[in-house]
Amino acid sequence: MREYSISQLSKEFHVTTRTIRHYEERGLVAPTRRGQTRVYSAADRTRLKLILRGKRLGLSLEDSREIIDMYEPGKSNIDQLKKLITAIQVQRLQLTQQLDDIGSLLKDLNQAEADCIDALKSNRTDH
Amino acid sequence: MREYSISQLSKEFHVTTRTIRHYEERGLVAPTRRGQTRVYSAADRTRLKLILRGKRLGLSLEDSREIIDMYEPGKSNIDQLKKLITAIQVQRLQLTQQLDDIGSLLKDLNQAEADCIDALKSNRTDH
DNA sequence: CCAATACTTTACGTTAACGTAAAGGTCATA
DNA sequence: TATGACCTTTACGTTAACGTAAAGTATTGG
Repeated sequence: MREYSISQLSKEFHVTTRTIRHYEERGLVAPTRRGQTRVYSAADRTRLKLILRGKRLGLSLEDSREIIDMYEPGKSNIDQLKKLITAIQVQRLQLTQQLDDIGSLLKDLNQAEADCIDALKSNRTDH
Repeated sequence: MREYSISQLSKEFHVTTRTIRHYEERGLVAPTRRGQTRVYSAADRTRLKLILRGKRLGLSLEDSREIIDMYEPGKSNIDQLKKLITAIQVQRLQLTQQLDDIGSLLKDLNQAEADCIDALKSNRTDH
């Protein structure tokens, strides 16, 4: 079982140590300690990865925390599970919406790029 | 050419009028005026749509402003165009990254949901 | 005519997600 | 032994994206 220091992870994920500590303050990770020093497990590292992926998708830290907590076992209360399934479905709706959005944007970008290139070409022959 | 009031648009897009005015403060839309009152054109409405799509994708207003400005004609300076093409490519990279992220997350969600349903089932038969 | 409704501007408040600075502990190595 | 290279906590600062409240204007139906 590998271990990581805070600066190792900060380098790997291109975030500051402050950012990682901030995630801990908000309850998204809870590394163990060796004395005072934080020691991150592979699981902690995975959580970080998930948080950052969430960020790229525009999720708040709170959203990410909830999603990540889904994967934690032991909380298998029935109501909890049902709530969870609903949350998952909501999340999935949002994501498919995002997929649509990305599709549209990519199309727009392609068009814009083509227009740019055209403009450059005619500009070159004109002059 | 249709026209829209601020409250019409705010209802259509489910945002407050304050939000729309905020976009104007930040230079993302510039409706004409009838007296003091804002009058939005179809083009203004489209810009709003683009802004909100950008928001869903986690873009800042500044990012959205830049992207939207890409589609404005007349700014066809060569350096500008080249800068634009680069910007478009950067944006495209980010989007494909997001696509990957969404794929992963959807997979995770499917798994989590399946796990939940399993848990519910065994919980029902166990007991 | 007046009360409701929709519009305006001005301006201070709020929240999330960190940034940044200060002050200090611990360990290796030159 | 002292100088980096790490680590720590505490705490105030900053930016984006609005929220919210106050105070005023304009139109319109009862």
